Amino acid sequence: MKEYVSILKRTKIFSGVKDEEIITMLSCLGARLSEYKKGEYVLRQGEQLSDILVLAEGHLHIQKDDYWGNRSILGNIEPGEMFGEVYASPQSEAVLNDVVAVEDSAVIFFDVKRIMTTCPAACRFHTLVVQNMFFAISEKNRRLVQKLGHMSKRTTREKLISYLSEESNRHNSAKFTIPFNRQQLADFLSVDRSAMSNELCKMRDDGLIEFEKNMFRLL
Amino acid sequence: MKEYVSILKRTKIFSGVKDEEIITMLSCLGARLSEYKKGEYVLRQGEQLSDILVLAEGHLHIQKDDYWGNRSILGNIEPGEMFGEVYASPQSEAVLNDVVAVEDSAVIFFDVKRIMTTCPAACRFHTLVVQNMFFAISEKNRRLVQKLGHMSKRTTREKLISYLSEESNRHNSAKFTIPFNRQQLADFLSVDRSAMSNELCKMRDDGLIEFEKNMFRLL
DNA sequence: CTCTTTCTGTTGTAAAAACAACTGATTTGT
DNA sequence: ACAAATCAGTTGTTTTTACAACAGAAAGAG
Repeated sequence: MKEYVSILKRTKIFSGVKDEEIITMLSCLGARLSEYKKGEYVLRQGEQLSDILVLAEGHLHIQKDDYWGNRSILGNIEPGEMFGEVYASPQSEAVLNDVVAVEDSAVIFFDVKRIMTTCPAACRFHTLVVQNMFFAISEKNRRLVQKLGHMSKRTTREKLISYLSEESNRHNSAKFTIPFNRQQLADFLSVDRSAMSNELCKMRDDGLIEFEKNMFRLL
Repeated sequence: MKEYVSILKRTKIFSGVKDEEIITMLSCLGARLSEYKKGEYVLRQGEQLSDILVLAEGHLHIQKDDYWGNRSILGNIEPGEMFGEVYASPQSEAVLNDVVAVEDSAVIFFDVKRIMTTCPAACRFHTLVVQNMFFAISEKNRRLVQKLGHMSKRTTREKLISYLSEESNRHNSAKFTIPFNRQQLADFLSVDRSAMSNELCKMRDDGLIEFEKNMFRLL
C-alpha cells in the first residue's frame, strides 16, 4: 500500500496532506487495495457498494451494455481519480454501470462510513479530506456536464468537434492524445464507429483536423 | 428568509437540522435571498460564481444555447434542490450553462468559503451540512449519469423509453407528470420536437404508453 | 517469423432523424 | 371576451446515421 502514497498525495482527495499523514489515514480510513488484470471488472451493474474508490494505477472505463449489445462508454478513469462515490451515499442504491480495467490496474477502497461518520475532530486531516472529496466530486460533476454537452450535439461531426475542442482545452494544446481507440471513442460519443471514422476523414479532408492513431491536432 | 425555513428543512442539505438551528445557520453561512420572474436568468454562461445555491421556490432549467440557436436543457431544478456547487470549488471556473426561471422563483445563495473553510467544530451542525452537501452532489451526479444513459440511446423511441422508465421509477408509479412541455422534453433529450411528438404518438398507437399533456402512464 | 486477431477506413443500402410548413387546440394577456 | 401567442400533432422532403460487409494495416501471440 505504501508504494502508492506517492500517487495518492498527488490526488485531489489527499491534496494538502503529507506523506506520513496519508499513511496514518490509510488505516484510519480502512483502506484496502485490489488489483485487476486487463479486461477484469472492478464494479458490476447491480452490485451494492459502500466504498469510495481511487485508481492507484492503470486505466479504467465506466461503461454499460444494453439488451442489444450496444456499449456506451460513460467515462474514463485515470490514476489518482476517485470513483464510486455516487453509490456510497446513505440511501445507497445499486451500482448503475460496469467499471472495467482497460489495462492492468490497482484500486484502493475506502470505507465511506469511516470517512463520513467519524468525528472530524478526531483526525486533524479528516475534515480536509471530506472537503477535498467534495471538490473532487464537483469537478467530476463538471466533466459529466461537459460530456452531456457533447452528447447533446445532433450530428457526429458536431459531437467530434465538441469533444476534441474540450480535450484540446484540457491539454492546453492543439495537439493531444485521447484515451480511446476508434471503437471506444464511438462508444463514448454514442455513435456508429464506421460512420464516425468516415466523418473524421471528411473533417481531415476539410482541413479541420489532423490525426494519427489516437493523436489529434486541431487546425 | 425565515419563511423558507420550512422548505429548507426538507432539503437534503439541511436534513437532520432543526428549525431554530437552520435560522442560526442562515446567518452563520452568509445566506442571501434573490427572487426571479419567469424567464429571468439566475446564472449566465461565463459568469464567475463563489456561492452554492438552493431553490427555495419555483422551477428552474439548466440550459445552453449554441451558435445556431439549438437549445439543450441539461437539467431541471425543483424546490429544495442545490445547484451551482460545481463552480464553487477553489479552482473556480466560469459557469458553463445558463440557469433560467421557468416560473417565478426564489433562490438562496450561500457563500461557499464560509461553508467549507470555517472550522467545523465552531458550529455543531456545520460538519453535518458539509456531509449532507456531499451526499446531495453525489445524488446529482447520479442523475447526470442517468441522463447520460438516456442520451446515449440511439433512437428517439429508445431515449423516450429510457427517460419515461426512469421517471416512472422515481415516482414509484406507472402514472406520473413530467416537468417539461413537448419542446422542453425534446430539448432535454436533444431530439427534434416534431419527430419526438410523432414518435410519442406511435408509441401510444403501439400500446406502450398513454399520455395527456405532461401526464404519462406506462402500460 | 508467421499466423491470428484487432483496428481503421471504405462503400452501399436501409432506417431514422432533422427540417419545414401547416393545422387546430389551448393558453395568455388585455 | 377576444386577439395573439404558444403548444401539440401531422405530413412530406432532405439529410444524416446505423448497419453490414469487406479490405488493408498494425499489433499481438506462439
